[in-house]
Amino acid sequence: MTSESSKINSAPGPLGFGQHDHSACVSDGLAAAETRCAAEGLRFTAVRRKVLELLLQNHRALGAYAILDKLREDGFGSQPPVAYRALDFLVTNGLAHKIERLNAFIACVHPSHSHTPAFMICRLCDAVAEAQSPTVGGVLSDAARTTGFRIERAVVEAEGVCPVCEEKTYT
Amino acid sequence: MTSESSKINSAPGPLGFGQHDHSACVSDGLAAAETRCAAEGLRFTAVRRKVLELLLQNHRALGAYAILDKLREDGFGSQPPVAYRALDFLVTNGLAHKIERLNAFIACVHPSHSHTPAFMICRLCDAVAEAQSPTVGGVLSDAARTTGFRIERAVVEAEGVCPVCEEKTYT
DNA sequence: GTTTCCCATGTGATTTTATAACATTACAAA
DNA sequence: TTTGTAATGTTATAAAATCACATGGGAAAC
Repeated sequence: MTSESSKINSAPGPLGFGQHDHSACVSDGLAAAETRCAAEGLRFTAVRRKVLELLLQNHRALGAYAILDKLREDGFGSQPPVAYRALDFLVTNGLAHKIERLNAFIACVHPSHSHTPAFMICRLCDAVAEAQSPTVGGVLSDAARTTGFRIERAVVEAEGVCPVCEEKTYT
Repeated sequence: MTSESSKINSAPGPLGFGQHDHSACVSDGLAAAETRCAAEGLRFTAVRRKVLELLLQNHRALGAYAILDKLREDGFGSQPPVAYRALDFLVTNGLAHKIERLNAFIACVHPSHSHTPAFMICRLCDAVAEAQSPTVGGVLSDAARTTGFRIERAVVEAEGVCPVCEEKTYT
């Protein structure tokens, strides 16, 4: 609603480290998840929906306990398993990813197809961008084949400095 | 209490999932570290040496507390910071890696040159093999360049089933 | 050779992250 | 409606990591 053109500077957080029209992210993301779950017979329950919404709103990695706090405020259960179970559902079904480096979670940018996610994590502000890593899987497959290892999933986590923080450093 | 409990703790374990002459690993690894530290003016102290030795002996990811248990047995300090500090030193100086997926640490297979490590982690037995990932860095660099992100280091963690466990599954 | 400083180590306490175990509730299908 | 299964809620605890501060040891300055 109020799709007042480009509220581009409200700083909801980075997606690909660039400013973007954030207003549609949440609703689009939720709608996509809804569709996916319906199609696959998954139960997109209230808690799960709420957690995904929180992740989409933030566009950055959130810790389980940060999420739990918000859930509590909204009248959901207030104990860790509540958050962890919802997160587990989202991760298992490709709607979110866990950033191991941060022990935190982030909504998937393109949940529609399975992929090997690659993250760029800013060590200064903890912003996270998800990149496509089309060939990484291939490269790894080669290594795996020679050793007889069967890869089921893989993640790439790169640590460095995002453009925003880089800018700040020099000004 | 002090656990011999963890499954991560037993057996010499795999390197590249294959059998190999394990006897030289520890001494060679320690010698290499010794040389490196001397060359760079780093202090390769008793605790640090011991921790690297433990990692080399096991050839698999060890948790900080498993390491701490062994340190205690050997008369070193018995509080978590003792282990974490030594591990931090080893990781910072490229002598070991942290496997984020497992919250555990493993000796680096080729500490001589900087690299983007790629790990294959067996979800059944927690064995870990370190692969070379020469091109992964390149692939990521492309993605990074387009977004203006400056990568300082990156890791690849693949989860799956190692040949040994694969074998067991079918027999 | 002693002093000085810095780095490393030792220790207790605490914080943060995650799971175990079990009771209760909601839901869909028989 | 019954029944089985999946999801939720809650208590408790485990596992991983860090904080804060005291102590010690070695290299270099004096």
